[in-house]
Amino acid sequence: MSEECAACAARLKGICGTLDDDALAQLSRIGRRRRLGAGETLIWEGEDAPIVANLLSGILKLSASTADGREQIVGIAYPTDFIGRPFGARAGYSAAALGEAELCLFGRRDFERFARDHPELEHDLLVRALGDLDRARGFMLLLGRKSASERVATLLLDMADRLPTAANMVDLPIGRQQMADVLGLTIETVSRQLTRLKSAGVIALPSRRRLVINDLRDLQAAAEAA
Amino acid sequence: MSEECAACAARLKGICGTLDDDALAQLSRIGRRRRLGAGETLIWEGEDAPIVANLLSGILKLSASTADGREQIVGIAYPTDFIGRPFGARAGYSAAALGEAELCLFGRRDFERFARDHPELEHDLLVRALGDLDRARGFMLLLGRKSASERVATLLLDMADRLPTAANMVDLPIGRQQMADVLGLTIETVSRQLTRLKSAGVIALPSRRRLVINDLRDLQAAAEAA
DNA sequence: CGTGACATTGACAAGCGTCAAGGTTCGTGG
DNA sequence: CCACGAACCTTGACGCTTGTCAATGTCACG
Repeated sequence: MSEECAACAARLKGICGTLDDDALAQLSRIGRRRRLGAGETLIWEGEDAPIVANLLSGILKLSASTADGREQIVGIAYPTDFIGRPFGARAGYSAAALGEAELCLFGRRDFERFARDHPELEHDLLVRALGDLDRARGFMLLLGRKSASERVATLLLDMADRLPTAANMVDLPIGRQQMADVLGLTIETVSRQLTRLKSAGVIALPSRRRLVINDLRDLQAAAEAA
Repeated sequence: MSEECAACAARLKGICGTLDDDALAQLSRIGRRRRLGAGETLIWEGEDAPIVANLLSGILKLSASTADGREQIVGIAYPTDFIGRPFGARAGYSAAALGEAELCLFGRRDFERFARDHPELEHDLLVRALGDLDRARGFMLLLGRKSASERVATLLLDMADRLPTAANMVDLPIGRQQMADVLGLTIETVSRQLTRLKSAGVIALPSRRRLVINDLRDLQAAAEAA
C-alpha cells in the first residue's frame, strides 16, 4: 500500500474502504492524484469518458444539458463519493468542480478489470449505485411534481442534513444559480422563495452563503406542501 | 435447475442469465412465481420491502408520491428487469402492475445472501443499477428543464425505442394519465400536445393505444426544442 | 344499447420564466 | 484602509406556459 493511500481521506469511506492492504496496493498502482481548479470539468457529457475517480476533497456537480444550453444538475458529489460510469463508455452527464477539488483517478478499463477481480469492491459499487438511484428517483418527484417553494425548502433541508451543521447554521456549498440548476428553477424564483421563507421567519440568511434554520418544523412543512 | 427455470422467459436476459446451472438450481430454491392482477401493488413506498423480484411478463410502474397525493412515475419495468432494493430496507417508491404481470419473487434477505456468494450476479446487478441511474438522470433533465411538447415527444421516441415496433407503429403500454405521471404533467396537457403533434402531421393516433410515427425527424426535432 | 372509464377541448387563472433595473458582497489594487 | 469593479443576488413588471375546472366526446365492454 502506498504512503499516500495510508494517509488518504478516502481510505475508510471511499471505494478503497472495502479492500485489504494487498488489494489496495494493487489499486494504488493504477490510480493517480489530480487537483481540479474551480469550474474545471473532469467528464464531458456525451463523450467517451476514459476515467473514473474517487473524490477526496471539494465538491463536484454532475449535470446534463439540452442542445440549446439549459442545464440540469443531476447529482452533487461529496468527498469519498465515487465518480464516473464503469461498464459503459458514453458519459450521460458532465462532472465539474465547484471550487477546488482533489481526486484519485483511474483509467476506466484498468478499473473495470480490477473491479471484476474484487467482488467486495463491486459490492460496494453496487450499494453506492443503488443509493444514488434512490436519491435520483426522489429528485424526480421533486422535479416533476413539487412547487417552487416546496423545492427550495426541500433543498435547504437536504443540505442541512448532508453538511456539517452547528446550532442550526449551515454554510451553503453552492450559489443561487446552482440551487436553481439543481431544482429545475430560475435564479429569480429561488431568490424570491428564499426571501419568502426569510420574511416568514422560518430561516435567516446572515450572508449569501450562510443559512440559519429558525423553525425546523415550519421548514419541513414547507417542503411537503405549499 | 428447476423445470420452470429452464423454460423461463428470464433465463437468458434476466438476472439468472449470468448463472450456471448449479447456481441457478440454488436460486430457484429460494424463488417463487407470482401473478399480479391489473393495478395490484407489489411494493409500497415508505414501507420495509421484504422482497425483490425478476419481472417475467407484463409491465410495472415504479412511482413516488407526495403526502397530498401527487404522483410521479420514476421508472417503468419491462420483462426481464430486476425489481426491488437489495441492501437497504425501506422502499423509496411503490411498484404496481399495469395490466397483468408475472414475476419471480425472492425474499430480500435470502436474495442478498445468495448475491454475496455469487459475484457474477452482483456484477450483473451493478450493470443494471448503473443503467437505471443513467436513465433516471436523463429523466431529471426532462423533468427539470424541458417544455411540455419536448417531454411528450421524448416519451414517444423512448417508447418507440423500447417496444416492439412494426412499420412505425407502436402499441402504447400506458394511458394518457400515466404518460402524464411519467412526464410530470397533467393529462390535459399531454392530450393537447398529442393533438398538436397530430395536427402537425408528425404522428397519427389511429386508436387510443396506437401510435404511428409519420415523420421521425420532426419528432426528434420536437424532442429537443420547441 | 347503455354505462363507465378514458380522452379531448375550452375558458380561465396561477405560477413561474423572462427581461430589466438596482443593490450587495467580496476581492483587488491603490 | 478605502475605493473600485465584477460577480452575485434581489426585486419588480409583465406575459407565457401549464394547471384547474368543467363540459363534451369516444371507446370498450357488458
